[in-house]
Amino acid sequence: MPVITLSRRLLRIALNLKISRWDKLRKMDHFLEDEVIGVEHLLAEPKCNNLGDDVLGFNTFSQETCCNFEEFSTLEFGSIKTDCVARDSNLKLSEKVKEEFLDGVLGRTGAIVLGRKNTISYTCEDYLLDAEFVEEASDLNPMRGPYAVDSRLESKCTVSGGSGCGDEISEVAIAPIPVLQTSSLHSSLLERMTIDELHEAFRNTFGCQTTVTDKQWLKHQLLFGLRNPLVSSNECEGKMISPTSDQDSGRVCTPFTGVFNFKKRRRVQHVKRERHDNLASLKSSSSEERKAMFGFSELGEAENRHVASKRSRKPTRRYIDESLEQNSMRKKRRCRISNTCSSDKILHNGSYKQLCTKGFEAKPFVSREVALKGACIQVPFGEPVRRGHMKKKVHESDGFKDSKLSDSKVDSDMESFSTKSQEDVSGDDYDTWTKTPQKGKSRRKNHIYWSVSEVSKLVEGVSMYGVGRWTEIKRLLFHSSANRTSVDLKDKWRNLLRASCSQLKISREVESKRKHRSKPIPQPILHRVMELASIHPYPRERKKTASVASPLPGTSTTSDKMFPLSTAVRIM
DNA sequence: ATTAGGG
DNA sequence: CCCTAAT
Repeated sequence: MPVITLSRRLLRIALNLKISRWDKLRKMDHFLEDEVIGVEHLLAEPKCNNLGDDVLGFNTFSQETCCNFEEFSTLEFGSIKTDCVARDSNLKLSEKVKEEFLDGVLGRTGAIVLGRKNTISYTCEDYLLDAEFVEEASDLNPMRGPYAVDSRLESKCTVSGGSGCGDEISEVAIAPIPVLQTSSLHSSLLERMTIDELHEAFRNTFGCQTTVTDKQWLKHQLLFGLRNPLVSSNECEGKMISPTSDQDSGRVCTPFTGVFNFKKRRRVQHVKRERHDNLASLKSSSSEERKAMFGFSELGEAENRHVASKRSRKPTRRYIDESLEQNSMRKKRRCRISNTCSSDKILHNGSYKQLCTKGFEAKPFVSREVALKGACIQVPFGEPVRRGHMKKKVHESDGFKDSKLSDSKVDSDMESFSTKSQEDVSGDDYDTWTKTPQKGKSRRKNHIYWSVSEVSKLVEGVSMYGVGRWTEIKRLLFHSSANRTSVDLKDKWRNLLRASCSQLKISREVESKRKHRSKPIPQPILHRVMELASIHPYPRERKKTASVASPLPGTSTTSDKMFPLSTAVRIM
């Protein structure tokens, strides 16, 4: 469905300019800029089409693109109110609805008779969704009836924006605007304004005075300067005259004071960082809903950029959905190309940093973009990780920087190992990265080699907490390691067990050869692993180790030196 | 959410 | 390491 985007600011201006009978118009305004369609274009076709009582085809529109309520607007036309619940500052209307809307609203000359309230919902960036706002919105929800709004005119229409500069709320209460010739265009309206009026409008709009006396310039600024949200967003909040007073009825002002006399109010940002519940609800939402919510893939490039910029702040539900989609796509692809699937997971882990510092290009982004069919949605890397461990990884990612630090500390603690292994690990890791061809070869995740210190830590943890308490070990000994989840610990322990078995055997046979350079796990550790394996029976692995477990505790003299068995046993 | 286990 | 099932 063809989608147009329409700045609500622009819409507001347009409405106010062309419609004289809208007594009150309360809208939120995020001052978004990218999606502005020119005023001229909006005002170009002043038709008086069938408006009917089904105002502007909102219902149809709502059914087409409705999703959650994000913003709430109350339009009052004469004594008839129309409530608009909007989800974003961007109107995304189908062409048909746009025609109806614009033509109807803008071209209307007579009184619009609204038989009922109408709810407008339009697709938007979902990340703006805030539970609190939803609550408020529902509180203000016009479902209560078309005339319920009046009592609420004093209440603030608020919206919580997820973006920093976008969370300003502009309340526009259109004071009784003198009836204007509906046919008169905005330019003529502006033309008729005096310099003082223009100045006031300018001040009210931009929050600052101007000494320019050029009417053309002022006109231009008022009309088109609004397209720049920053200008208006920066206006001081206290300067504005609150238009929401009840004296509105008796107030007479110029059209533009009415139009531009809006107060802005900043609202605390309540958006929560993690929206797993949203994700859950999203998952449970119907496909049509999702399609409606996220079906605006046909956005213009400008909007995409805008979206991207906003996304840098916080992962959106849309993004999450996309990631889910991509996940499924990846799974599908896995059937065909089994090796290219997990390339996009890599960047989420600690080694990505290493990768970057090593001078790699950010290939994961590329792959992601490609996977998104050129959507080029750049996300603050770090999310979304694959399911499950996502939150933890995010949480730990901040501590990643310290990992080296604390690891080195641990190393110093465990002085017995003279393994300054972290650097080696980096090098090894880098080697593994370089080895893997970026093309289709799938490296699993990071595949960060386990350093000896890490292994020792793991062994220590196992000795302290026993086999199977991976979470404990992770929390207490690997807390600083962004990678190394508890699952990793478990896997590593399993591998250690295996390695200890085989390698001990081999080393027993060929003690002097030491051809296993690639496996730098020192013998003491392996011995210790065997000890612990015998002490803490690993559920299934024990069967294997049990047979090999015979040669262990007594035979390890070196292990006693490195790992006093007493400590291990003591725990047990 | 953790763990065990197969791959 | 990844994935899944089981708990």
